[in-house]
Formats: sequence, structure tokens, C-alpha cells
Amino acid sequence: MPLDTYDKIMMLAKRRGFIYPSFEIYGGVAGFYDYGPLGSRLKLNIENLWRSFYILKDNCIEISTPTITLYEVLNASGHVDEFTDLTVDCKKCNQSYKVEDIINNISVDEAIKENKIKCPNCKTNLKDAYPINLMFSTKIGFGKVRDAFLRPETAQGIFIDFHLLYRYVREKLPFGVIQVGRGYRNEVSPRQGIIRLREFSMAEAEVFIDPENKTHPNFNKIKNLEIKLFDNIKEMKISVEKAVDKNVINNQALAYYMILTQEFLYSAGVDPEKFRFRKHSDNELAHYATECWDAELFSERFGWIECVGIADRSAYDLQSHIDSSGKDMYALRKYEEPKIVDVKKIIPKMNELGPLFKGNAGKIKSILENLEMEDSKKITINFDGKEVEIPNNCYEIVETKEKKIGDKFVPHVIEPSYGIDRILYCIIEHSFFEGKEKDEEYKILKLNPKIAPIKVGVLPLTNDDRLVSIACELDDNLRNAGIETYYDDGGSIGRRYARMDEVGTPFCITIDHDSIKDNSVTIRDRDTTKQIRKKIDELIPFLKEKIDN
RNA sequence: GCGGAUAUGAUCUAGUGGUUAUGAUAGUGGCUUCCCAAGCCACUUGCCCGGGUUCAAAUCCCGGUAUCCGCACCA
Repeated sequence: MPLDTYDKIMMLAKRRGFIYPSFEIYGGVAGFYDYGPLGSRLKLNIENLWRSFYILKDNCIEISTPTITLYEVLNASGHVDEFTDLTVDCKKCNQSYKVEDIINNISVDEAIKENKIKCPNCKTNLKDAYPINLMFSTKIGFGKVRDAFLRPETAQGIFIDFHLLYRYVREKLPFGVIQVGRGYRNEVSPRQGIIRLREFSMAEAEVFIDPENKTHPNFNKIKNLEIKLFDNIKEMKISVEKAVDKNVINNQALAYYMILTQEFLYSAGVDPEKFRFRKHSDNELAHYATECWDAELFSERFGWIECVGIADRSAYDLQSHIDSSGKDMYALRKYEEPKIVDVKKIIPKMNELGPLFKGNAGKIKSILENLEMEDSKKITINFDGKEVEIPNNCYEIVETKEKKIGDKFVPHVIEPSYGIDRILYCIIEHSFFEGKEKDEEYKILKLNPKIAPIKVGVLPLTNDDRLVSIACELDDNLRNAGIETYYDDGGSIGRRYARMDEVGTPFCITIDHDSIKDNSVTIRDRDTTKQIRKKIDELIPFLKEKIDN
């Protein structure tokens, strides 16, 4: 079978130090890959380019939170329940099954209870189904431990710091918070190499906005840019403004981050012909999302791959953490003028509550105080999973006037979430070109200079000591100026160019015999192989400009 | 997770129940003094793991692991 693009890229990636299978000497484990010297550099450059879009262009703030995440956080977010598959073990032959795999269309509870399910292997009745979670679990501490997971997304770390961050930005919406880091999912069946990993890198932004004002301050700057949309039938290119006006995209904020994503991906070297946004249909929306667009990149082997998800998560996450932690995570929409409003308040009488509820009286007091006053005369609260009626001698209802300066509300969240590994793979694939040069297969990685791991190859034409010493000094100077170089004096000049082309180095500087006389060198452009001559003194500003373009 | 295929240096690959396991590419050192994978010399790295059959297994059988394809699941 002939090698396809994926095979060729993974071979090149391994040979040249981009990507290696992890733990290979012990047989390897599916879903884990190492980034080699060039791969980690490339990844870092992509992440930093991403940061420049979010921190510089969009004024987001960045935080960094633990990858080990407390059980309570992921329970509140729904991951403990959502990331679960029901499993059952055969008591006789010890085989484990995912329940979904062995029953069809009957209720799980019923089927298990009624002993309807037999082990496909040894035909014993199966019972006691239990859920297994797709998160990696761990424990914190020894002895008295707390349950935890490796985080399946970086987002929760941002949500649970909301109140602090809201204060940091001096209580103004909208604001965006980013986090770049690793996430972990114990995939059932990871394949597709680096496209589906069990430990992967993501870059996420959580942008908090007022649900009654889903605009974006920079929208005017980008409204005329054209965005590439796919509605599951055909592709279209329309201006961002039109997309929002026609309600193809629900709101400005969502549209703004979509175009920011498009610009980032183009800037990182994605082929515009192999890029589109696809809208999630209603039945594939996550339970918390009201609208979601995936940026998809095309890959020869895998087809369209979801590399970025941009979701309107509404108030789901913050509300969940408010409910479950009790922390105040509201934002305030201030009135022009403070208002005086009538409020009804419940004042608990502790001298009655105390004797009646003993140790629980304190908790009941705070529940009562936070209760929304209704008109009904009976007050029942939900305490410890039970409905508890509070006798009316235990509290007093007072009507007072209060000054209100605004409305409290739970901000909505627009979440652009980027799979860095997937993007990295697609960029390599989109940059990969090959041809034949005198019967020799020739491979070029046309990486954008901004993200190329090595910017400049420094090559003395011959091993003449005079050329070598000029080259070494130049190499040193370029590095001190912050330009990553690769010095190479081995083999023929053609071979050295080829080596640099294969790892995506955009420029090669050759020091030849004329350099000794007039301090000039040639700069070869990777994509055209054209050479120009420059004085060594002019080199650094010239290259810097080319690299930053 | 189910079914099928595959597994030989860093990469690709030949090979057979029986000496020291091919060849190429890449890499390293040297010669060559050279502008697009030139040549010459020398050198480095390998039969996925475990068990079985056998006098003898990289080769045959079983199990595991990984990779690829299909199904299922998922982002």
C-alpha cells in the first residue's frame, strides 16, 4: 500500500525530531506522544502566536491553574456524571463490558434488575452495573484523602476563580480569561495519532459577557471581514456583520471570536482552502451550549477535523458553581441612578429555631436568609435532601426599603477552545509539499516564519577556516539577537539546504569566499530558492522584519 | 470495546525452521573546497513483548501491546 500524507508526515516528524510515540521502548501506549526538540518549539510558537491574538489584540488576561482538580469542581460542572459509561463485570469469567455495547433499546436499570443480560462470553447472568468515568482519577494526600481528577478541560479552573478575576478587571464586563495547558481524557479508543490524545494541549478562552448585551467592543473593526461558514450543506463566505444581522451567527461576541479564530489560524499557516466553520446541529449541542461553531481543518486522511470549538455556554458553568459552592459569582449591572425598592425579608428567630433544629439551626438560618420571598404563607425548604417545613413562629417577615444600585446577574460565557495538537498537525500537513529533484524525493515544510522552530540556517560554503570563523560569529550574533539558528557545516551545500527545507526553516545564510572580501553573505529563501546578497551588518533587522512579517 | 490486517536499525525494506540477518536512506568521523540531497573511505543503530512447539524460532502456534482499516463511541 502506498504511503499517504499522514504516513509521510509522521515519518518525517519522527525522523526530524517533531513527534515521537511516548514510552516507545516499553511498547508504547495509545494516545500519548512526545514532542521532540523541533516539535516542542513549534508548539510553543503556535501557543505564543495564539497568546498574541488573545492578550494583545483582544486584551484578555491569562491565568494558570492546577491540572489536578478537586472532585467537587468537576461534580458541579457535570463532568462526574457526563463523562461516564455504564459498565458491568461478569462474576464468572471476569470480562468487563460497556453496558451500551451489550443491550439494545431496553432500559438499563430494568434489564440489569431482571437478569435479562447474559455475559456474551460465558452466558452467566450479569448484575451490578456501575459507572466508570472517562476522567483520570487520583487522590490528594495520604490517609485522609480528597478525591480528584486530572482536568478534562482547562475551563473549570477559570470559572471557579471568576469572583477574583471579576474584581481584578475592576468589575467591568466583558472580559476574557485565557489558559493554555494540558487536559486529560481516558479515551476508550484513541487512534489517529496526535489527533486524539489522552493527554493533550489546549488553549481556552472564557469570555464573560452580559447576557442582555452580547456585543463586542472591537466588533466594528472586524465587521467587514469575510468569514467562511458551512451549514452542513454548502460553504459560504459572508461578512461578519451580515452573518450577525441575518442571525446566521447569534450574536456579535460569538462572531467576533470566530473571526479572531479564523485570523489566528490563517496567520499560523493554515491553508484557507482547508478551513471552515461548521455549526453544530441541535442534536449535537452539548447540554450547556446554546450555540456552537467548530473551526474545522481538512486533513487528507481524516477529512474535516474539529480543531476549535466556539460555544456560547450561557450561564451554565457559573450557575452550577454558585449552586454547588454557595459562592457569590454574580456580576452587577449598575443603574444610571440608584433605585429605592421595597423588599420583603425573612428574619429568622434564633430563639425558636435553635431548640427546634439544634445543630442544624445555623444552616437553616442562612438558607432562610437567602430565600426568595414568595407570597405563600407556608415556608418549606429543601434541607439535606428532605422537605422541611419551618413553623411560622420561627421567623418574622419585615418589609423595608432598600437602596439598589443595580441588578445582579450571572454572566454568560463565550468559550473559544483550541486543540493545539490538532492544529499543529494540520499546520504541518498544510505546509507539507514534496516533489522530485533528480529522482530524489524532496520534501519541504513551508512553515510560516513566525512559527518555524528554526528561523535561519547558517552554512559556511566550505570548511575553509576563514569561512567557518565568519559563520560561527554570525551564528552567535543572530542568537544573541533572539533569532533561532541552526549551524551546519556537514555535507554538500545542497544536502544542507534540503535538511533545512525539510524542517521548515525559512531562510539559509551562506558564507562564501566573497564574504571574506566584502562582508556580505547570501540569504536563500526556502520557498523560492532565490538568493539575495546582503551585508552582514544589515542582516539582523532584515531577518527580523521577514520573520515577524 | 468488537472484527480484520500488520509489526525487521532513526526511516524504508529483503529474507528463510539451521553459520556472523539483506539492501538503501539518514546519521557520525575523515578526504573532496562545493550554491541546491555529488563522490570516495571508515563507523554507529535492528528481528515489538511474553509463553508454547522444536535439537534449533525473527520465521510456526497462543496471548499481550502498538499501529492501520471497518463498526461502535466521542471533542
